Amino acid sequence: MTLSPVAPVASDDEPSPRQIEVLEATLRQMLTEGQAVTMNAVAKAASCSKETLYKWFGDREGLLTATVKWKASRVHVGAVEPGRLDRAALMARLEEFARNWLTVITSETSIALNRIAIGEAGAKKGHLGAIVLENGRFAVGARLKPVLEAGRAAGLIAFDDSEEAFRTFFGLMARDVQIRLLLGDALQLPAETIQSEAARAARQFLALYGAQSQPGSAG
Amino acid sequence: MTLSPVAPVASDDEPSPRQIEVLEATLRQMLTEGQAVTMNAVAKAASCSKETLYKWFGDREGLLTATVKWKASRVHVGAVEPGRLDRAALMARLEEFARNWLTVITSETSIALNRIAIGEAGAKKGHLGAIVLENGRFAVGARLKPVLEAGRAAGLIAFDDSEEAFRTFFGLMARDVQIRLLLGDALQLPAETIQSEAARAARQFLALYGAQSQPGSAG
DNA sequence: TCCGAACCGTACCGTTCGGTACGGCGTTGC
DNA sequence: GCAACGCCGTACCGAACGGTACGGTTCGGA
Repeated sequence: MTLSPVAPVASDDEPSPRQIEVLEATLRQMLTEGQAVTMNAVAKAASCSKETLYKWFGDREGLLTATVKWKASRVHVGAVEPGRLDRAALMARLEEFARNWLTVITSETSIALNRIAIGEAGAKKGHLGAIVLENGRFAVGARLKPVLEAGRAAGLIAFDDSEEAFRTFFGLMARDVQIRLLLGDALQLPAETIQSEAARAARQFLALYGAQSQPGSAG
Repeated sequence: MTLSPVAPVASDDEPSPRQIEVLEATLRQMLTEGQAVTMNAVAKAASCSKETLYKWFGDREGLLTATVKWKASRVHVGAVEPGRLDRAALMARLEEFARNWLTVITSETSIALNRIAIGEAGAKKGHLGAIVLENGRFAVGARLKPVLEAGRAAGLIAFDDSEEAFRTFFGLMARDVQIRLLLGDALQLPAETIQSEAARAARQFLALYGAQSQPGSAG
């Protein structure tokens, strides 16, 4: 029988538990198979019929989009509310942010999602890239900016544009890590390394933007 | 007739002029079609037969590899020999490096090549990622290190590990630009912006590693 | 002038994969 | 009990694509 055409879940609804199982299976396929995620493989892995996949997600693009959306929306770099800040507290906040972000971008899941989104951006088909950016780069920016501005309000750091300041912090955090991982470099970042990298990024950022040293226009 | 099996050009030989035409056509396909580079499309665009493609490059993988190799090997961030350095000269060198690198990573060609290499890394098939890394990230690192070390020898900057210092400079140069472009963000970097970004990166690097300010262990 | 090598254009083959159709089964509501 | 529904499993279709075969053309060398 032909299943009735229902609005696919890809748009905005919360996926049902069963649908989440399917999304999880899709994500597992992404991790193991890369972009070679076939509908047959997902159906078999999720123990559901292809017809159900098409009913729920419209087409392959919809399934991928729903998976990325669902997973990316759960990529949270723990929010830290500014609170009362001294230099040590600000440093600790920055360090925690950097640690979380490095943990995210070095995870298998993040790498796979970014690869698929980049591949799709290359085929100029969809908007996966925008979704990943929105939930990654821009989400973390939006979360860190209040911290930066609180630090400025407390007279600890100085800058004109919090967006610009964040972008520099972004560069100090990630450096060449993300691009190397995406390109398949066997870069290992154990927890201790992530910790020391996070500390370095925070230290360097404060060295650049600390109110005592160069003025904000240095950035 | 069956063409005799000849060692494909993909290995190490210099491609012939005609072969370069084919590689150029392949690159054009990469720019316009993304990963959807089909052998038929390349053959038609290059006005050659598929049989010739297979004879010269073995298979699709070989054609892509040859194209990436050929193009990536021409991505040169102009080498600058250190010479005698004062602080202004060092700053100028760093700025030039950053300007060149930003120009490279914002180019359509670089974006397309990186996307294809990342896609291939996701499919864990080949070694395009390694080639791109070798001719991009690592090549520029190898070229900049002598400059950094000359700056250290001249007492202008201080660091323990030139690799680490370069990675920080790398982060200050690219920040979030490359990942945003790869993910399809419509980021525009006109020449003036690249210039000011390069100057900022050089200034910040010197602020971090300048011998007058924090010691090298800050990085 | 003849021969052979290189190459072009095209037809062809086998496979893969997105997408659809259909039969069957379990559950729910009347 | 039974009809309607949602879903699973599988078979199927058509298109696209990687790779091969083959005839025809050009060109250089003997």
